[in-house]
Parts: sequence; C-alpha cells; structure tokens
Amino acid sequence: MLVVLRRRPEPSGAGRAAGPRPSPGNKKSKTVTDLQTREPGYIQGLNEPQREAVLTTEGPVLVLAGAGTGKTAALTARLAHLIATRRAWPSEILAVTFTNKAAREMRERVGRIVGEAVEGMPWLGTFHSVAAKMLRRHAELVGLQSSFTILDTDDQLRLLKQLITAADLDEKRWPARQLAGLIDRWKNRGWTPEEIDAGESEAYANGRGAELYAQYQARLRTLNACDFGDLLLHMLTIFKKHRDVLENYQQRFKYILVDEYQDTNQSQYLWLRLLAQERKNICCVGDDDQSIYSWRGAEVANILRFERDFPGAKVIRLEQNYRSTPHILGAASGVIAQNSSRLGKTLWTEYDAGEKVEVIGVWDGPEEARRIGEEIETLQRKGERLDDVAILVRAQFQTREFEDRFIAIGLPYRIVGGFRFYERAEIRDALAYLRVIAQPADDLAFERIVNVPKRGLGDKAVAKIHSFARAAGTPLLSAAAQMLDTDELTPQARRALGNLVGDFARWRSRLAELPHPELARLILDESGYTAMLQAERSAESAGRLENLTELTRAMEEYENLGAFLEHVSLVMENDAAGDQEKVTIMTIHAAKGLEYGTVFLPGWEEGVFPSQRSLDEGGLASLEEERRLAYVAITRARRKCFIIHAANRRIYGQWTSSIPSRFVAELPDEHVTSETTMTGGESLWRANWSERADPFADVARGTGRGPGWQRAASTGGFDRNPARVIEARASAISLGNPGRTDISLGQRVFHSKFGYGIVAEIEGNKLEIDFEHAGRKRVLDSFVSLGENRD
DNA sequence: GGATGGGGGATTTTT
DNA sequence: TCCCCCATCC
Repeated sequence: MLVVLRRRPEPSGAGRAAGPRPSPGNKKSKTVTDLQTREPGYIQGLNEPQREAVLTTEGPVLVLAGAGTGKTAALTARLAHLIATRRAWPSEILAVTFTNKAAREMRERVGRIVGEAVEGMPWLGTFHSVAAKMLRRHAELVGLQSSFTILDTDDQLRLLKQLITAADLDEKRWPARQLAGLIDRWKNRGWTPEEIDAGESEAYANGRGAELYAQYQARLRTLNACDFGDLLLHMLTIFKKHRDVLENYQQRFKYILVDEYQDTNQSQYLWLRLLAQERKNICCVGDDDQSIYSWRGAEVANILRFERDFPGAKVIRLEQNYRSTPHILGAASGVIAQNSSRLGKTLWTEYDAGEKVEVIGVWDGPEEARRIGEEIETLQRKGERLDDVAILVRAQFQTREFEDRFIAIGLPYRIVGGFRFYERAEIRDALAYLRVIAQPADDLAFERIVNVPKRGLGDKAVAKIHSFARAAGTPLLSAAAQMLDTDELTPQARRALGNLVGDFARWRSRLAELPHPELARLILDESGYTAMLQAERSAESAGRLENLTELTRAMEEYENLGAFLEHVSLVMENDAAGDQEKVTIMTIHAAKGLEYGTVFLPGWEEGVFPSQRSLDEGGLASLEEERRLAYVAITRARRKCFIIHAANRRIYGQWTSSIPSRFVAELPDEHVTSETTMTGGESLWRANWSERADPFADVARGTGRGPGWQRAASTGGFDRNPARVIEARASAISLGNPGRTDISLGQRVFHSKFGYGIVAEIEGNKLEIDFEHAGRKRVLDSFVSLGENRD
C-alpha cells in the first residue's frame, strides 16, 4: 500500500465523538431544578442519566454505557465538574484509560471545558503510563533505577530466547512466544514468580515455567528494565510491601475515574482497588457487552461484580443511543440478547427507523470483495464520503481480498493495523542507538545495533563480549570498553568495537549541548546507518529513510531524549497519513469506539466469525465473546450496515465451503433484509447449502476441513436455513480478459495509482509489478498502460 | 554475509 | 497457500 507515515493519525470519519448531538427530542428535555438556568455549560447538553453520572461525585459509581450513548461526554463532564466545583485539584484526580487515543481525547475535551487547568492533570493517562510514572518514583523499592527502560515484545522475546537456550531447552519444542504469553498471563493476574504454583508452572517445559519466569525477572532487573506487565505488577508489590507509599496515593487521589472498565485485567483491578480503598470515590465506566479482550487478560467479571466489591455502589445506565438507527440497534440487540450473564441494558434512540440491515449471501471471497466494491461505488455516487465508510473484518487475513480488489478498481482504501510505526525494523534500530545513549546498561539495545550496519562484529565477537560482561558483572557496553585493553578479540574486531565505543562516548557527551533530534540525525549519519540504507537501493529503502526522517521530526515534540523514549515505549503510535479520502479496512477489535456512516461486515460464516479457533479453545465463553464482537461490529454503523457471507472461501490455500454464521440467524427478521447474489443463482446456493447438512461431505470430497469444522457443522446451534433467501440475481462479474499480449516480463508500465514499475510476474490477467515508489503490488493488467517514457 | 530451502504456523492486540 | 524463521552452504 502506498502509505506515507505521519505521526498522530486519526482514522478519519472515526474521530467523531459519541457525544450527544443536537437532536430534536434530546435538547429541551425538562429538568426539574431551577438551577437549570445557572447550570454550567458542560451539563446542559446531557440527558438525565448522563447528568446523574456527572453529579454523583461521592462514593462508588458504575456507569454502564451502551454503545453510542455518549459515554465520553459524560466522563469528561464529570472530570470538568470535579475541577470546576473545586472538589479536587486536577492533580488529585486519577483518570485511567486503556489507549493513548482515549487519554488524549479525554484530555482535549476536558481542556475545552476547564481550560488550562487540564494541564495540571498529571494522573490522566493510560494504566501503563500512569503506573510507569509511579514506578519511576519508587523504582528502587523493587530493585530498579528510576531510569529503567520499558521493553517491548520484540526485546522480550529475544531475552526469553536467550534464557531458554541457556536453560538447555529446545526452542522449537518450547517456543519463546509461548513462554512470553504465559508470563504475560501471570503478570496480568498479578502473580510474581514466587506465586506460581506447580500446576501453572506445568504449562511450560515440564514444570520449568516458574523457574524461567524467575530468571526472566532477574535478567530484567540487571538490565534495569521491565516489561509492560511489570509496570502494574511492580506497583502492586510496592503497594503491598510499603503501606506508606500506598497511603500516600490513597490520600492524594480524591477521585478515581476508569474508562472501559470491562477491559481491566486482574492486576489493574487490584491496583485500582487498593487505590480506591480509602476514599472510595471511584467511578468506573464500561459496557459488559463490549468486552472483547478476554484473550489478553481482561476479566468481564470485574465489571460484573462491581457492586459486591464496592458496597453501596450506585449503578447508572446510559441507554439512549445517539449514533445509530433503530434497525441497526435492533439487529445488534437481537444478537447480544443470546448471551447469558449480562448486566443488561436496553438501547433506544429517537432517530427515525432508517434502512434495515442488509444481509447478502455471495458465492465466494472474490465476489464478496467485488460486491462490496460496487456498493461503495454506489455510495460514492450518492455523495457519501469514503472516510465515512468502513469494512470491519474478524481477522487480518480477510483484508487481502479487499486490497486486491480495490487496487484493481482504483478505490482508495486504508488498512488500519498491521505494522506499526515504532515496530518497523529501521525505527527500532534507530531507537536502539538512542536507548544506549540514554541508558548505557540497555544490553538488548546494544546487542541489536552492535553490528548494524555491518562493522565486522559478528556472532563470535558478540559472544566474547557477552562472556566478558558476565564475568565482570557489567553491562555489555562497558564490558566492550574494557575489552579494548585486552587481546580477547581479533585486532580487526577490536578496532571496530573501539570505534563504536568511541562513537557512543562522543555521542553521549553531546547529549547536553545538542537538541536531541539533532543528535539523532548525527548518530544516524555517523553510525553509517543512513549510508547503509542509501546503498541498499531496494524498493523499501526509500520509505525506510523517510521513516527515519519522520522519527527525528517526531522527536522534536518532546522535551528531551528521555521523554521521547518514554513516549515511544508506552505510546507506540503509528500511522498512515490521510491526504485523500479513503475507505477504512480494519479488524472489529480495532474499530471499537469508532463509528461510520456505512459499515460492511464481511465473512459472517461459521469458522470465520465466530472464529473456529476461538470456539475450539474457549467453548461457550468464547462464543459469547465472539457474539459481543458481532455486537460491537454492528453498533459501529450510524446509518447503514451490510452483513455479507460467502459460501466458499479460500483459507490457508484450501478452498473451504461454509455456512452462514449463526449470528446471521440471530438477527431479528424485522430489522433485516436478505438477498443472495451468487453466480448461478439460488439453485447453486441451495445445492451448496444442502451439502452442509452432511457433516462428512467434505471428508468424502477431501476438502480437508479440520475436525473443528465438522463439529461446527454437526453440532452447532445454527442449523437454520440460509437466512431468508429472497432473491437470486446474477451479479455483474467481470471474469477478466484473458490477458494482454502487449505486456511482457521486465516491461516498464504505468499504473494511475502506483506510478511506474517493472513487470515482475504475469499470471493470466494479473501482474506482479515492482513499482518504483510503491513497492511490489499485484494489479490487473487492464489498469496499467505501457510506460516507455522515463521521467 | 548473503542466498537458498526446508519446516512450521497461520485470531483478535494495547501498552 | 503463503510467509517467516532458521539452518546450512558458498
């Protein structure tokens, strides 16, 4: 994809806040008090329950906020209210969110109400950033220095790999990923290594899990580092062991506010509970129906038992929806109603009915993409902005089909997710240099760039530095410096290492005088990193250089190097720039909290959604989470929602036929229209369907479906007819012309979107082209012209 | 140090 | 099927 990286993207069309919009009935709803005339602006636009959520300042409060019910508006008003009425100074309020985006939005919105005062809200942020801030003040209590680095997944994995090898385990058999996942889960639950019982430990390498966890923690300590989970876990440890520290925070935070409470994991929950214990002015906002992160430790139970945790808690329900039409809400409610153990809410709206949710059955994946493309073009002709259209998928692999199709028809799109800016190799390399400057003990960073660009310090040299460092008990960099006076290394390695050590000393010495973005540019030049990329001349290297420029530009917004690195480890923001209107393609998970005028939900088939893997792993609980996902997906739509299911799909190279998702059958009739548009019409569809009735049909035909599929087909509770086949019409299918004769391998061609490129592969009418600027893409030959003219 | 091929895995993802 | 990771070879 042709993507220019900028900082701070905003999926456009998405940024719209879910706040109350002026709507006829909402505005002048009668309020009882005569205060009305004097009541502050931030309260005036609110409905009754929202108002209650703002004004009930004392004691525990749980706000159950359904999708699109103006949660953020209520939350920010509450904060503003606390400040404006002098109940607390901004610095006495703890307000936590999950994402930086949510934190930023809250800060901005509160700022708009109370002005400058928001600047003084040091404790508004994500769980992790707030915990990191606390931990930096008390780091020594858990054996760290306050300058500790925060490792990301990549560092974490490299570290674990080292430990696994050192423990004489086969990394193939016991992958680092698995251990990382396990440790993560333990940390999410608030367990330190000593608290891992044998049963838990059993999950890795025949019971050595806890042992490796302990080693990992020890390693982190010597690296003066911690991972994300540690930020909270260490604070829990400190709170438990040092009452004075805890009491200090309990006193400080007069009010606590928590967003997306249904997403909290156990350690976040414990952390909050400790902090709130004294004053009990805690207000949690969330929606149990939108809990979709249990797989990364979120415990819906936290929200379900709030009233028990905080006796006397007031529960407020926000149920008036300001986003969607009744049909959309009706469809979503019908699905979510199938779940058990809900706190229960009934969304309603004053909007007019609008259009029904449209369920479309298609023949296969490519047709699905074609059909959605056509619908979008129709919308475009009607004047709808592409920015207000989204395709929400269950899994990332589904995006490909759309990407292929949209490239072919020249429909601008953007895929959200995937690689993030700070996860790109070149960015991580650059950051590694900076980390070594800021934190010379950061061995992982040092190791990452010791031979990037190549300077003749290969594995052997690095291994020697390692063992020297271990013997001397010093970090790698200082070990390297000391080794220069010995003859441990070959002369040429010594020379190379000497240069590097000297470089680092010089760079560090300039830290004080040079602005840090300048320093970064200097380092990239003097280290030879820039030159390395320039020499590469590959399709991507130009983009990489741009990314580095972008990185140094981003640094300018931070006061110093330390602040910037903190931002990077905690904020990890990408993203793509939006000069042009584009359709957004992303996962449902990524779409939570966003809204679009029109939403397409493809891939509603058993196995894809609900995901078979999820079902296999988590049974009913997982099914319910998938259903919540469906609920989240539908409620992203303001005006129109399309749900599409295909009868055939290629998954991991296998053609697989599938039946519509059980969620399709759960959509209430009165809110839905259905059609099928498959080639061959209804009869084929039916044929395909009836085949499904025989769970072993695939086996007989050798389509290679796994046991999960058979189980789904034979036992699922979705053995209904294909949702109301209303009509069948042949869709406009372009089979594509047989392929042009004027194009050959190596030919230079022009594509209106990607510019010039060289044909690298020809496959029927599809071409693989190495574009000069956009990299390698797959396009239809009808979209390129011969491009003799060199520019 | 870079190319080559075998093998395994393949949801969702923030911080 | 496709892509990433690793080991192996030149």
